Amino acid sequence: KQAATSQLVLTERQLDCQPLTTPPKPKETPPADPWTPTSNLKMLISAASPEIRSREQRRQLSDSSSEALQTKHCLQEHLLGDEYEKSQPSRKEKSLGLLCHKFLARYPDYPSPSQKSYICLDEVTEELHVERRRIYDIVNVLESLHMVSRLARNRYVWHGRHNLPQTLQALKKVGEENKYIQQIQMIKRREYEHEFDADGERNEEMASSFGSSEQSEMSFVELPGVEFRAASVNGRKYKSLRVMSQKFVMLFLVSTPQIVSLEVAAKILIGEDQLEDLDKSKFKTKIRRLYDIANVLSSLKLIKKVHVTEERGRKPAFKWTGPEVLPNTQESIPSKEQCSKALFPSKGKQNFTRHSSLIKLVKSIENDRRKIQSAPTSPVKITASTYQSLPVFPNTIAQFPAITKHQLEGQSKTAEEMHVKRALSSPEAVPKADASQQPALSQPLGVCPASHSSVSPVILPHPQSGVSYAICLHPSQAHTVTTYSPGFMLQPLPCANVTGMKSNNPKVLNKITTEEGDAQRGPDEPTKSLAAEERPEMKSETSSQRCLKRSQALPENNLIKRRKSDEESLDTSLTFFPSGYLIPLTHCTHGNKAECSNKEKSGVCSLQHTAYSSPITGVIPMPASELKTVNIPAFHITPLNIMLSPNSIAAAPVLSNSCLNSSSTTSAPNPSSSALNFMLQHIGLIPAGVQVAANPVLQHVPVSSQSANINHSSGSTNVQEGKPSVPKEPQEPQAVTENFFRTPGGPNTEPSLSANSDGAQRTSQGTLYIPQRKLEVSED
DNA sequence: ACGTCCCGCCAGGGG
DNA sequence: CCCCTGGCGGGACGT
Repeated sequence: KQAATSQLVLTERQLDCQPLTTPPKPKETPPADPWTPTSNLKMLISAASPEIRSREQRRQLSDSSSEALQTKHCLQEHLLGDEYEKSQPSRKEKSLGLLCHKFLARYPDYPSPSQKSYICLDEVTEELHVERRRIYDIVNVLESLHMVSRLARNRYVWHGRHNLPQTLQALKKVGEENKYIQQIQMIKRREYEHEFDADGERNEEMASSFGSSEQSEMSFVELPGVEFRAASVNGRKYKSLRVMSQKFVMLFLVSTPQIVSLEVAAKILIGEDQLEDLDKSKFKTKIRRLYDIANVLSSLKLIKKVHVTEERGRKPAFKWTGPEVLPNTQESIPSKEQCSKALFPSKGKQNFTRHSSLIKLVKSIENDRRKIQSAPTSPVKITASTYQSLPVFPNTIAQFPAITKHQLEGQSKTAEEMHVKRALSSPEAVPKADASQQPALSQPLGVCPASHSSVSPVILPHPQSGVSYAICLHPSQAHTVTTYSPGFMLQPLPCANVTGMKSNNPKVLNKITTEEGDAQRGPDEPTKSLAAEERPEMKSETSSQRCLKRSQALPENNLIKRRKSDEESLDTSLTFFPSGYLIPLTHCTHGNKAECSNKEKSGVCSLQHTAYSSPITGVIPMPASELKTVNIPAFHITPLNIMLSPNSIAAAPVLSNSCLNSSSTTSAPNPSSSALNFMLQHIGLIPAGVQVAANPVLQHVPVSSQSANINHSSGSTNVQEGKPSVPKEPQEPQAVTENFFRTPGGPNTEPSLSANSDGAQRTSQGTLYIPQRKLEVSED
């Protein structure tokens, strides 16, 4: 064991030494030494563990601990004499997880909004004694959770866990929309089959696998005030880890026993990116990344490692130990007082809204609308499944206007912009009555015409949580290269024109829709839930409504000027959205001191609401550089519960004028709204049957889902917590059947008829029989 | 032998 | 052009 002594320092970074090999660890730790660096480290760490440390102390503690560590090392060295300093004890001490702990220890879980803490990579790497590369790993996943956001090179802002609830909620939502549950089922089924023999029919599986996988991705879920900064930087490819991280988390949030095996996760993630088959190496790499992610998630205590034992053997897996994500309800939303920083702060310079192209857009849209009015636009129910079944996404659908980069760039903003804004957000524009009478979720919904760009953002309200977000599509996986046209949302095409649409049997679609659970019911169904849900919604939304009104009453100018104070770093406003992002809008950010701390009435809130009502909200500026072709990952944009209120529509710049006058009535959607509906549905942005109407009430009753107890399962999946002794979570049965077939909506949804309880399960494709298997999950 | 995953090369791209 | 970012995967370490 001690052998290595000879090599050392020199060996360390010798180029001639096989560069491709991991440097052997200089082990010099005296085996017999009672005191081991490891143990010491562990103690320190445990001391600094999140559970124990309190916010304030945290910082100091960590510092002290790290220092102590240093000291120890020095000490050790001295004691050991001229031993090599790199006594770096075993690999474990260098683990990402540990490093992450140290990293996290430096910042409070819930930093006070007033004082932002910034993260300087250089400092961190230095203080933590790590290679920069490692920090990126950590930061990237933290970013995916919106716990940090990048400001600039070497610079990040620490948000702590404030955003976690919203993030998780959004992720869960997206996860549901992505039908991860089905995908998981599919994968498992595939495995099962695979068991029988060599990969016989595997291929067909893939193909038939309701397109579940592939094609969806590269979308990142974002929260409004949080990260735009990075957007410019991360315009594209360099998103992998972050996106992976989010998806990984989604898997947990969506699956019923919240346990996800690495294998499955890897497959899903791979599948999504490319339906390439199980490329061995690719799979391996994916797994590796997953470990990285898992390590930091573990450090965050969001998951913990467990083992799933199946027939096949033990498979590494992770169990969600983070907060339960409530399907909806207002709780998750930060207190009303905490108004988010304005989405579109002062720095309006590159404000997309200002762009003259917008105006053009509006005009053209109106024209189009006119043209379309006569066209048959009755909403056709289209669900994600529909799309998934479609081999190719119809080009026709998405045609956005091309706003050339050139256009985006230089232009005079100002008067024009102001006009637009006013027009869009002024009280007149939005019927007051509506605003006040439909307090519930009126999230702004804006469809951003994205030109040829790679990003086709769409801002969507999150029905349940009130968290709305936008989706930016990423071009990378576009099969069909499509182009957006300004009329995208507003100009529905006749059904006939839509490729493949007719081929689908409406009934089937409906059926599927129902099964989807969650948001996909027909319009008629939600009724009952409404009552239950309405109240809470109202409550939660009230303040915002107020603010909204207020803001509407206020001159826009103020909004824009106000917090110029926050450094530019706050200039989240117009930063470009990265491609492939999902951006929740409702979310309230903290961090802006002045903002609306506790005084709702101060009117400060109005600022925030600007975001809601501001025309800009719906528009996402695109970096010229990203202007490319747009692809619409149909699968990815699965149905979302989208409720639009007239206000919302009004808020969307693009939709503005044309929609304003018409959309006030809930009952009968006018041409424009129907058109909008059509488009949304068609694209899969909203579930079939859901109408983008003024009535925000179409919500589903939030049901607190206690995942655990679902023993009803049939199988013999066995989940074993490693620590057998103490069943920490009483509600969690030791043995839980892996519920492969849960309906997405979970408790939230009426169980589909055949979905639970027996072996016969339906997938969106039809009925599938999925054999049950025994699983055993054990903690490490 | 296998699960875990550190290490660091190196491409890309921002400044 | 430099250097920050971060994809990527060999192969070391742990068990």
